[in-house]
Amino acid sequence: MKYQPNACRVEDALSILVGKWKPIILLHLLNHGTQRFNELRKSMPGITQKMLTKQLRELEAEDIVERVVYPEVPPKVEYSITEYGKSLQPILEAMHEWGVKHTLHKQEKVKEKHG
Amino acid sequence: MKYQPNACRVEDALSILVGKWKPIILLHLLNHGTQRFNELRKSMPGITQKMLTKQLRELEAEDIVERVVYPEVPPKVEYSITEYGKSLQPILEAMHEWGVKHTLHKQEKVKEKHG
DNA sequence: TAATATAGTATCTCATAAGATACTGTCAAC
DNA sequence: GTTGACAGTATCTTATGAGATACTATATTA
Repeated sequence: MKYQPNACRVEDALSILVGKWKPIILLHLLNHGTQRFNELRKSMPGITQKMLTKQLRELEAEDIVERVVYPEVPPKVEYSITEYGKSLQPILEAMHEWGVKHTLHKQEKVKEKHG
Repeated sequence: MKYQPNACRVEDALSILVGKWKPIILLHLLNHGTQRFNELRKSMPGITQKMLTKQLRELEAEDIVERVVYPEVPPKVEYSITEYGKSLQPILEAMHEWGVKHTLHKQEKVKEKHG
C-alpha cells in the first residue's frame, strides 16, 4: 500500500521501535532466538532490570514479544519474538543499512572540512 | 551490508527519524518538494513555530534538509530534502506499510476478544 | 502612523524517558 | 542460618521532549 498523507502510519511503527533499548532487545532476540531474562540483561551492558522489564512488557503488550513463565524456583522466564514481531525485521535491517551509509557520509563530511 | 551485532547502526537512523514531527516534516517535503517555512507550518496543524524551527535545524545539521534564505523583506526561506535525505524514503515507506498492517492486526485482536 | 507579512527567538511550564538504588520471594546449597 | 540464583518491584532523581505564550526585525501598504 502506497503512502497517503491522510493515512500516515509511520508513527505506528516508530512508536514500537523508539526508545534507547527496544531496537537492541529486538535485534538480540531476532539473532539469538529464545532468551531468558538474565541472558538478555547480561548481553546489554548498561540496562537496568527495571528498564528491561518495562521494555519487554511493552513489547509483549504489542504482541511483538512472547513471554513464557515456568513455575519453578528460582524463576524461569523465557522471551522470544512472535511471528508478528518478525515482520519488523525488514525495517530494522533497512535502518541498519542506512545507518552504515550514514556513518560513511559523516566521515566524508569530516574529510571535506579538513581537505 | 548485513547486520552485525557489534556494529549496530539502527540507532543512527532512529536518532534522525524519531520525534513527533520529524517523520511528518520529511514526508511532507518528499511529497510536496520545496516548501517555505509558513507553508510547512500551515500544513501541520498543532506544531508550534519553535518546534518546527528546531526540527528543521536538526535535520539541516544532519544534511537531510537544505535551507535557503533569500535576502528579502519580509523574509523568505525555502526548505527541501537533500539527495542524501531522499535515501531515508525507503525506511519511511517500510514503516508506513508496517503501520498499515499493524492497524489491521490490532483490529483482529479486538475481534478475537469480542468473538 | 499603525497594521501586516514572514521567519524566526526567548521564557516558562509540564509530561515522559531514563537512570540509580534498594528491596522482595522462594528454594537449594553450603 | 546465611548465601546465592532468578526475575522481578518500589521509590526517587535527573534529563529531555514538547507545548504555550509573548516578543523581535524590517520593508511595504493603507
